[in-house]
Parts: sequence; structure tokens; C-alpha cells
Amino acid sequence: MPYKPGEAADRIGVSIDTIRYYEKIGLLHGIRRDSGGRRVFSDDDLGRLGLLRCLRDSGMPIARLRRFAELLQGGEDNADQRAALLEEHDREIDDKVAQLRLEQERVREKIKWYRSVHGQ
Amino acid sequence: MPYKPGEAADRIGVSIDTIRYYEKIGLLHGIRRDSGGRRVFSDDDLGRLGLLRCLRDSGMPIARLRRFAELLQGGEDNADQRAALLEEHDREIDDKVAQLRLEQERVREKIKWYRSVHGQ
DNA sequence: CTGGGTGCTGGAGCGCGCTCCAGGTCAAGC
DNA sequence: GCTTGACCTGGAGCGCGCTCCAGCACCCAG
Repeated sequence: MPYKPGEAADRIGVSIDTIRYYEKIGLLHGIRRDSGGRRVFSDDDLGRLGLLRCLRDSGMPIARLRRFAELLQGGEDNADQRAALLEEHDREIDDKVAQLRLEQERVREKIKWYRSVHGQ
Repeated sequence: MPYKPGEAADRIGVSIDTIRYYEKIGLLHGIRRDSGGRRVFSDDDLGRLGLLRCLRDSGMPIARLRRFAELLQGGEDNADQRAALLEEHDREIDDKVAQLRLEQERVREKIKWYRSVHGQ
């Protein structure tokens, strides 16, 4: 259950530098240390890191990630606010996908055009 | 049919600086100039700029955009290569959308979790 | 007991894609 | 004729999200 920094990084698929960076800028609170000052990650820590990474990968900017991290910190009674923030992000993913599909449509029309010209 | 820089920028939805930047790095060739050295855009120029912008917005990095721009420059007989490049981009859009949908699934499960806890 | 591997910190550096700026030119309207 | 405003150039600067580095500490294997 306790993971060393390298293990944690491997499991989540980020670099140790990224983990340190996330801790430094306040995305990842409460990581314990061993006697030598090294980070020790719990399953819960990995869960949080993985979620943050998922949000980041799906386009959430760091500033907003930070607000989410604060909610994670701030008591148990804000599940509502966490859910609300994630729901907004969910909508933003929908928007982004819709936008991508529009652009893809244009790309596909251009492909058709090039393919139709191709015979000549 | 001929557009001034400001008009061109407005129509495509980019800044004049972006247009100059694109020209400078070789994305936009053959923009004519008036007697005073100012850019004059044709409908064709706007079409190319719009397509480049669409590719950029859908995630194509500048380096690849440049290769596409070279194909646009290089004769009429490379419609095949243009189409191939765009088809690869089309697949990449599909991949990105698929990835986003996976991440969205995780986000939605977390929302459900928070909402289920919420009553307590 | 020593060498290598892993980790620590603070801070500098980087890659991308613009964006801004200084200093100048030109064209049109008053 | 003079002002205003859009545009020009080369080059510096920026915001984001890491990534790398120097210099040091610790721990375990041989």
C-alpha cells in the first residue's frame, strides 16, 4: 500500500518531476514523508493523482485543477461543489468534442475534394 | 475580392500578428503586396488561411502544418499526398475524441460517486 | 565500507504558439 | 499641409506546463 516516488510515477504514468511540480503548486497535498524526507504515497494519494492527471489530460487548466484540489482538501462536506466542478468540466469535454467533430467535417470535405481531383 | 489585412483577420478569426507569424514561418506563401508593401488577400488566400486555422484548431502542430503548406505550394499534382496527410489528421481527431470520451467516463463516475455521497 | 541508485530542494530552462513593442511608412480625410 | 490610423519589420517577451540541473542526503548490495 505505500509506494515510493518512482513506483507512484510509473503507476500513474507521469514523471517524478511532474509529481513534485504538482505538490509544489498545490495540487497534491498531504503526501507523507519517510525518515529520510522521501515521499511515501498511499493508494488514496495515487487515486487523487490519477484523477488530477485525468482532468489535466482532458484539458482542464492548472488554475482550475488547483481549485478542485482545494475542494479535495477542504473537508468532506463539499461533495456538491466537487461534483459541480466536474460537471462543468464534463460539459466542456462535450463542447470540445463537438468542436473537433465540426473541424473534422471540414477536413473530410477537403479530403473528398482532393480525392475527386486526383484522377486528373 | 481583395481583402486588407484587418478584413482578412476578421473574416478568419485570427489576429494580424498571427497571419504575419504564419507567413514568416512558411505556412502562408504568395500573399501579394500593394504598392506600399501592405498585404492583399485573395479569396484563395483566405481559403488557405482558414483551412490552416482549422487544422491548427483541431490539434495539428505547426511542424506538420508546415509540411501541408509545402504540399499546397508544390504543384497541383500532389492532391494524393495532401489527401493522405489530411486523412492521417482525420484519424488523429478520432483518436483524440476517443481518448476524451474515456476520460469523460472517468469524470462521470466520479460525479456519480460525489452525488451518491452528497445526501449524507 | 564503499559505490550506485534513488530521492531531495530551489531554481533555471525549454518548447510551443503566439503576442507585443519600437520605430517607421504610407494613404486618406479634414 | 497635417493628423490619424492601419500597416510594416525585426526581434523581444509571454503563458503554460512541465523538464532539467547542481549539489547534496540517504540506503542498500556486494
